[in-house]
Amino acid sequence: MEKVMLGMSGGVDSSVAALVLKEQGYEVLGATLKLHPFSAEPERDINDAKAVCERMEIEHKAFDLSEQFKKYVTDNFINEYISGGTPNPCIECNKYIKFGEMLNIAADNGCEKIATGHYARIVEENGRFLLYKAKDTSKDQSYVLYMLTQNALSKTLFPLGELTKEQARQMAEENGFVNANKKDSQDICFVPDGDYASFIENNSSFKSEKGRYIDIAGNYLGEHRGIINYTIGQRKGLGIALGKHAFVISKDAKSNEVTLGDEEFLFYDKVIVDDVNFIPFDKLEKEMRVLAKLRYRQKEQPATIKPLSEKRVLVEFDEPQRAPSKGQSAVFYVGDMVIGGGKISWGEK
RNA sequence: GGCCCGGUGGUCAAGAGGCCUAAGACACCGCCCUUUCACGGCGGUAACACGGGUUCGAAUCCCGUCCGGGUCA
Repeated sequence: MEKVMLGMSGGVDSSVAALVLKEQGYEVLGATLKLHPFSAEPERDINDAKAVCERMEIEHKAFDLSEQFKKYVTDNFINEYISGGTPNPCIECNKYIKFGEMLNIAADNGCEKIATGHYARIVEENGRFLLYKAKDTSKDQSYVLYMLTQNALSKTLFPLGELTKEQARQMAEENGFVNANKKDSQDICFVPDGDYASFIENNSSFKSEKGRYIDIAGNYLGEHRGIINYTIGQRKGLGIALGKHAFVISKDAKSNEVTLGDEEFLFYDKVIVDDVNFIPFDKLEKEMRVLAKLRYRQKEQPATIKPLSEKRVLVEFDEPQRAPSKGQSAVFYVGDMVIGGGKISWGEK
């Protein structure tokens, strides 16, 4: 019987994933990763995962990856914000932790494969492993998985890829899982109170300093709370009343200035993406028509991607896109298939 | 000090005796959405500087106090 290490957060999804794997005949090892000491209810998640495993009579183990998590996720998160970008820590976590370190741990524990509760699908085709959106496109999480390598994809299972969230919840209830009605996770997992600016100050030597809000022309508008509190396109929380909606148009880490203006200034035609990873092929040889997303919840937009170098791509959108932000990820699709993606580094109007 | 303006919610700002148990915008707060940050949707809190008058009735008129700004020797 093939043995699989399933990453179990303590939430409904990964619990149901255990159920599906077991039904499919796998021997499951439930693994709860301790990633950081900042959980709101540190004991609860691991206990929930344990309870589910006990109920299904599968093995459960906890692993401490907090050192690696700090190195690959938290520190990068802090540095990106300090340098004026807008990081997506889930991307690093998937790349280095869930589909990096966990693969190693799995091997150490006699598991040929790993699994997670992500809503996405992997299909093998002519020896290549392809990543597709989940059947339930409303819950699809393929955006946060674009960085998976062939090695990772070949050893990964997404048991929920064919299920809807409704079905998953129902299965959890039918099987009496303690977490059947647990709220979906949200916010940054290591910043449960949502105050990531304080997190940055408490976990680095960086001191957030107040600075100037300016308009497009450079005129002083008011005082901001520190550049790390803002991201491109943001409207809420600016704390400044201009009589009309104001948006963060840009931010400058050097001068510590945040530029505010009308929404129209947020739209860009072209975006440069670095650290790209492609899934159906190793390298983009020539330009390609795709659908691209610049943020997790954005609807895909038609665009052409052009190779600039091995790890760098130019994305030209058919229609200008709102608020591309350095540090966020651009992900490319053809239909339901993930072509790849990378980190936004620059945009042009 | 004299004279002149002006003081409405967090900000800007309607209002010029009953239609005001005070508009709107922006901000703010909450909820929803969401494995990132955001966007977005829905809802909510909140004011007539103070004290006297006049009047059937005052945010709106009068007087005084306090506080801003201007101006004059």
